[in-house]
Amino acid sequence: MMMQKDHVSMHPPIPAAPKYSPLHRHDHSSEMMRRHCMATTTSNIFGGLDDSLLARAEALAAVDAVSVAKGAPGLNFKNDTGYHHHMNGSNHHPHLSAPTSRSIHPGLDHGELLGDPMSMAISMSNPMPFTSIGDSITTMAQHHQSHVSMSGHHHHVMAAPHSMMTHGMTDLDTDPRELEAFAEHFKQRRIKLGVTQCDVGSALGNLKLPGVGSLSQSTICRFESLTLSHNNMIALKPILSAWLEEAEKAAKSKDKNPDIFSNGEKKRKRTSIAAPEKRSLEAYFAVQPRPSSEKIAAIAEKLDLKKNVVRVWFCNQRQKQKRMKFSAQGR
DNA sequence: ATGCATGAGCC
DNA sequence: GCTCATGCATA
Repeated sequence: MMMQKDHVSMHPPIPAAPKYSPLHRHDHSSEMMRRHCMATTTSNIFGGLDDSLLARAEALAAVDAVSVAKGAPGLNFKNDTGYHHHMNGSNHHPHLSAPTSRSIHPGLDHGELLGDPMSMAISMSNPMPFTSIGDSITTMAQHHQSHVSMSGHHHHVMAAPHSMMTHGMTDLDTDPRELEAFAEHFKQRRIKLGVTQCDVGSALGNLKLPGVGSLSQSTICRFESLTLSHNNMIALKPILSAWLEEAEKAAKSKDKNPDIFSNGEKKRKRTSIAAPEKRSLEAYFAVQPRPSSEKIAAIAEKLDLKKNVVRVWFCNQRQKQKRMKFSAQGR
């Protein structure tokens, strides 16, 4: 039954791609160097990739790899144990994606996203101990074309490069400590305002900020929990900060609560890698975070997973390592 | 809250 | 094919 996706099985459901300007994605060259290979035995192990060696790597999973690869912050990082099925083959529908969950904001203004008026009362005061944003966001978005999207497709908010320092943003804005403080503040205010992460994501599209579109609940959640890359955090901060200002403002004057959610679409299935396989992957990752295509293929076969699933797993694992909470930048 | 995935841009 | 931002689906 054909193992679908060979990298691109799903085509963009929406034709009109927002596309963002050719802005530099910040030089990650140094970051890449930052991560050294801890595998001296790598070549040996993966050179032959024979059973004994693989077994050895897998054995390591029980100890080393696990601690290396796991990540969730103060949260529980359940390894999907007990969720063993591999639905690798027949999932994924060429479906569509977005017009659904995001369609909750036809043309609403602020206020509409704010939950109950009661909780809003307590939201008045906002000392705003965090560095300015109102203008820095504009500057950033316009001068650096830091695009955050449009709905429907991929929206990337690029972290403003160095030049941002000359536009009102100080190095304080990029300070992990400051980001953490803001993230926490943001979350607290959001909750007090009775707004969900999903609401915030949708609301961003109504802010009419140049190049700023909606974001998903996932992203808002990750921002609040600092599980985004440092650069991503920096890029989103001014945007979310701007939203928060609007929300606080709106909370004082209006109060509405229309909730028009309607849906009916095809759902795609999510591949789930069983715990045993995951352990092996973690073991491999510990010795070689960037296996070659050949290695990936070998590992995939060994674990009876589709090659692409393994490749993506490694990609995601690498990204995971770079997230704020896990990279020394956190504090 | 987080795992697996897509897609743009880059090499 | 990778990185990076981001999202859908699901635990």
